[in-house]
Amino acid sequence: MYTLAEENYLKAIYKLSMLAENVSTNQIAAELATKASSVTDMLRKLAEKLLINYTRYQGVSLTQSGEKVAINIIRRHRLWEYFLVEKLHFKWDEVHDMAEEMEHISSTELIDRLDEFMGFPTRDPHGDLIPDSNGNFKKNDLKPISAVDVNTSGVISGVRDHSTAFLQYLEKQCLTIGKKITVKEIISYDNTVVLQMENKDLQISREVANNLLIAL
Amino acid sequence: MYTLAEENYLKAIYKLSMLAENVSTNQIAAELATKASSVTDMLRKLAEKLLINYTRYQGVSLTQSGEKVAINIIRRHRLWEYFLVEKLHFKWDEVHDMAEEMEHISSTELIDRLDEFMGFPTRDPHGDLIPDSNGNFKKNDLKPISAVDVNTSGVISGVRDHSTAFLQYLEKQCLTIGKKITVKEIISYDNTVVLQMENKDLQISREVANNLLIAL
DNA sequence: TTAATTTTTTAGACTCGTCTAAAAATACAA
DNA sequence: TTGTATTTTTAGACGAGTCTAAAAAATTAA
Ligand SMILES: [Mn+2]
Ligand SMILES: [Mn+2]
Ligand SMILES: [Mn+2]
Ligand SMILES: [Mn+2]
Repeated sequence: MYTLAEENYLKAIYKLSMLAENVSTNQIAAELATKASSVTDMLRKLAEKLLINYTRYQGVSLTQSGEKVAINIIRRHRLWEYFLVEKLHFKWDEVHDMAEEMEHISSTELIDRLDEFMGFPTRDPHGDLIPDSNGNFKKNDLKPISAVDVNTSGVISGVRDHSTAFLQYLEKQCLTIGKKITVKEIISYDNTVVLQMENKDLQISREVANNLLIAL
Repeated sequence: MYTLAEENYLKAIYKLSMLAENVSTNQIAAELATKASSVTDMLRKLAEKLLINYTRYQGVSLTQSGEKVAINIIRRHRLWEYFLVEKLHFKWDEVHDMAEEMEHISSTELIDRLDEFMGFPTRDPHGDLIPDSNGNFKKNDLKPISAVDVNTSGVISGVRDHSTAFLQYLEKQCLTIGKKITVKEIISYDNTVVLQMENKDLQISREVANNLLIAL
């Protein structure tokens, strides 16, 4: 239906749309590690196919049909990640790159059967919500630790950075999904956050606190 | 490692090598539904990369490293077909096209874990042998029904034609893998084969007999 | 063994997705 | 508000993979 490149652009635009209504050429170029000129070329094609709203120099947003395609790719990505962790016993920091390839397998029948085979999971190994086969999709209610007040408690439920380095760091600190934590203090000098965990206290940087999500 | 196109060419050459030592440009073009001129272009690239032995006008054969790549693709294809049938409950005539896409997922770690997850199956849903992770690969001992003598008995164990139409026909006639049959007669007029099955006799055409394999 | 036919290769062009370099539009600052 | 910096687009090129049309080589037939 859509080419590999088109799918990757739509997914990138969808992701960047979480942060701001309109997405800029440079943002997309950074996200896909390509050049702004390449992005402009692709934007014309996607606009032509009515997948994005695009006016020169004004940035882009997904149309309804573009969003539908993007959500579908995300569904596939997250279901494959779940499969890799739950069935093939990969670790949560190992699955992203494989899922980047697998998400482009086109059969919807396949992905629906996979969903059923795994018992219709609702979240992927990183805590991200998995859209259902109609593209329905609860909005995430999670907050970055950096956004909560001192003395707030919650359960670690997701991450914003999916890089191997970050996930391995979290694993090492036992900051994995399901762990209960309390924000004890925010050191004003550099915004280091002091967490109270079950059996220890732990300091994390502003950077880490920004990328680690909790359910209150 | 290799592009989609390169992998498909190597696989096609491997398949055609079963029939004859050297594979011709036109054979490859037919197999891949492309044009002879496109094939020639690709053959130069594959020869450049030492994946095939190629001299102009002489046809091609796989080098050892080309064969290794091809066998690996076949391993991936057959394991995914097994997964689709055994775990996701697709029918044997539904899985080929999906596997054509999935076979290009590159991670060997993934495919080895998938293999383990399924208990190291030795044959795919069509009776074809699945190479192990080292590319080791028993040669198929099966014979087309058209090649055995009258009064020979055997067990249906594989097919040569993987098309949906053929597989659905077999299903309908109960000519599925594991069924015991005896060749009762070959009608000389048009080489129709009369089979004795468990509870009935059945006539199949030369064409069908050619594409249906039995273990003696 | 020459001529006709078939197969294979070459020549040149096209699409897709990418790049660099330069021009145009926009945003920001003095 | 006028000039500078940044962002975005255009222009032109390239590699991968494909195509058509024509030339060259090999095969088959006369
Ligand atoms: Mn991921
Ligand atoms: Mn994920
Ligand atoms: Mn198949
Ligand atoms: Mn098969």
